[in-house]
Amino acid sequence: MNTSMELNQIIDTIYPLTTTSKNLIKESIIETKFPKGHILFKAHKIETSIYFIKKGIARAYAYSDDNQITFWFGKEGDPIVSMQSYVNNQKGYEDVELLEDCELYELKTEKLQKLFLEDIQIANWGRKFSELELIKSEERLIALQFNTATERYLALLKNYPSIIQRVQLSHVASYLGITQVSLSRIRANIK
Amino acid sequence: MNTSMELNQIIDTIYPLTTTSKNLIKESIIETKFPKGHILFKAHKIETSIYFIKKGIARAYAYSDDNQITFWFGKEGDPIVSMQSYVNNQKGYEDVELLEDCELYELKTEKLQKLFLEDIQIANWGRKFSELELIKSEERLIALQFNTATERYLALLKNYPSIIQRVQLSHVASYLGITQVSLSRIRANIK
DNA sequence: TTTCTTTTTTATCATTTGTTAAATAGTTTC
DNA sequence: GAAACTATTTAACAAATGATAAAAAAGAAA
Repeated sequence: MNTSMELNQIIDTIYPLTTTSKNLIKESIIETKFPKGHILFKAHKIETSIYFIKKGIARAYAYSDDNQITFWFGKEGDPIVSMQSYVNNQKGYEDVELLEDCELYELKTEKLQKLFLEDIQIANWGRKFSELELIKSEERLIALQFNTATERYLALLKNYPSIIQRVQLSHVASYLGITQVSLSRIRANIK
Repeated sequence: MNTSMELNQIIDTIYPLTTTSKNLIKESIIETKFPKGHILFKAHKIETSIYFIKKGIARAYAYSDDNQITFWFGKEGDPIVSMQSYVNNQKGYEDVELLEDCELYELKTEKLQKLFLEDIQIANWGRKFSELELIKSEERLIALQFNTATERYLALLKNYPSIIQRVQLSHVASYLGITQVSLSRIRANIK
């Protein structure tokens, strides 16, 4: 269960590359491990790496007044990126916390940016990477705007059952855009 | 007021290109005009072009039961893209309607895809294009999840006053994720 | 096990938003 | 300008969600 995700598969799933180009990316990647609870990204800081999750799960959250609101979950195979840092080299507004002991692939943004300018295949790999993230972001946006909280919960249950099994409901609630009390009520009404 | 946006500026704002690469893009672009009310994109259809707005505004909407929900507005300088078509060559779920008489720059997706594979600068331009769209999408997502309807209305008023001046409030309401009646109440409470 | 701590649920009441219908305001057409 | 049509606001009540507090359940530590 929750099998780990190999680097080759992660890279190829985004955009298939020739061996040469793939090796250029792989040479820039190192494996790291962090324990549950580790804060991988700090808000109001320019992050210099992006990661891919080999094993484990993580969440991104920001503060609204005093309470944390989770707006992203990542699991095996997913990228962890502070978009403001990655795209604009600016400070992000989110913390990223590891919710389990994690094994990660780390890639320095600066190295990747250099590869983008040198290798057209890698430039297209980077293009595809953002396009796929964009599709995911749009889907979440539509779900938030079109569906009720109950519908969003049921969709999460169906599409990402592992999240609900592995993550605190308080995080799930804020991810769904509701309070934990409201999520409890929804869960009670469904059974 | 609402001055038109020139092609050079639109292209350069995304990612500065050499004259040669820019000309390759420009050679693939044609100008078109459509009247107010024209449906530029049809839902459940693979779109073969992307557009940039030279002059005018547009909205993207989809149906939830019987009612249209607007989830995107575009104005001078903005791109009009059916992401599912552009990224995955699949059918989209949205209609795009022109809300004013519009002048558009049209770019065939197929031509652009070819350029991505031939010109590394254009590949990086395409990468940057998606990255910038991704940042916008994330910002909207955060706004929907973190802010109340009133806050979202005030933010729209501040950041995109032209939208509220030029667009029906029923479209603005669904864009904000609320009913038109609710938006009316919010407007009444603010004054 | 027992205790302590954290997470989740339940209960109560306040606030916000939805729904439906009617009234008002604004546009267009003749 | 009057009539017809469309867009926006207001009103009244229903439903959903928020806030706070307390109880119950689940997990972690001694």
